[in-house]
Amino acid sequence: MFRANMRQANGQLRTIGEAADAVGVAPTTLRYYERAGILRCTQRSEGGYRLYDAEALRRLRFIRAAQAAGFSLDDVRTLVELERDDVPSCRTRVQRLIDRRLAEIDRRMNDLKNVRRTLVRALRRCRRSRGKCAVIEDLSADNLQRRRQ
Amino acid sequence: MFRANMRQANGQLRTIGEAADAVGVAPTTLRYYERAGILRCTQRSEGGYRLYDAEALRRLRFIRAAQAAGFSLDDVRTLVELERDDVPSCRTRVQRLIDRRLAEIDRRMNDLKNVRRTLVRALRRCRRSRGKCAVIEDLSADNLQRRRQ
DNA sequence: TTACACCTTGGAGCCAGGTGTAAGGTCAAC
DNA sequence: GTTGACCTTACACCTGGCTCCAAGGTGTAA
Repeated sequence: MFRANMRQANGQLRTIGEAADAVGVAPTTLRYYERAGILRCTQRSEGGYRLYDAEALRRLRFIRAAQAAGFSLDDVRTLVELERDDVPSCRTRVQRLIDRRLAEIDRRMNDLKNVRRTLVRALRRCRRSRGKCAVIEDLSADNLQRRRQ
Repeated sequence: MFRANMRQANGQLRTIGEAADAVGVAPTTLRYYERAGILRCTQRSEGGYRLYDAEALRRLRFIRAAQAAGFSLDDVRTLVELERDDVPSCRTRVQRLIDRRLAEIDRRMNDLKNVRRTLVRALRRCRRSRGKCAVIEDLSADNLQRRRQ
């Protein structure tokens, strides 16, 4: 077993590479999260290696899940802090964050729908057209929403 | 009339600022497009000012519309070239670009739908819960799609 | 005790699509 | 002929979320 001694000596601790592997991210990402103030390691080995316990791994998984839900790392930092500190106002603040994300998602989906309609129409015209390409005018029409990334 | 002489002397030409205003972008953006090989000005004034005619403006509007439809500037460059050169294979290539965009859009909308479901559920639990915040486990659950921006 | 995978740090680089800045030139109007 | 808005160039910088690099230290197995 690789690094068995260190683990035995420290209970269920993992080095940065092992922690990263367990969650499917790169070790560099963990260092980045630390620098960004989002996730610290549980402790350091004598030689200075970062060591992560199960709780840290759970938190890391949470971070990835929150990112997957579209939260920025800024939001994620807030969520992590709320969770860690068991803040009483948690619910209100979390709800506000979620509400904002939902509004953003709805806006994006709307935009995508509009864009999709435009593209489908363009494609249909493109297929029907003989000779010249008819896509350009269609795309140039003013019926597009402003892009919001 | 500002810059009337230059315009009269040159027909319906606009300086970079006027062109930018007409389409609602920053002048710097036009310079950027030029550097990126996407849109050249029609000609230069004696003093070296960029001048844009109506056709260039139309093209600029097209570029913005295509961006709004989610095409990258790389794709936009291709589209602009196809349009300008009246390429015979236009339809095939444009169709391929559009198909790709549509697939991407569908993927994104799917992701967003999943994320939305997760958030709505989290919010519901958050509202129901007394005391501790219940959002974290919900977000930590493994039922999230990988994020694709 | 050597091999070698893995870790450390600080700092730079990457992506797209621009934005900002400095130093200087041009245009039209008064 | 002077004002002042607008333009030119080259180059650096911004955002977010990493990713890479170099130079060197650590941990474990053979």
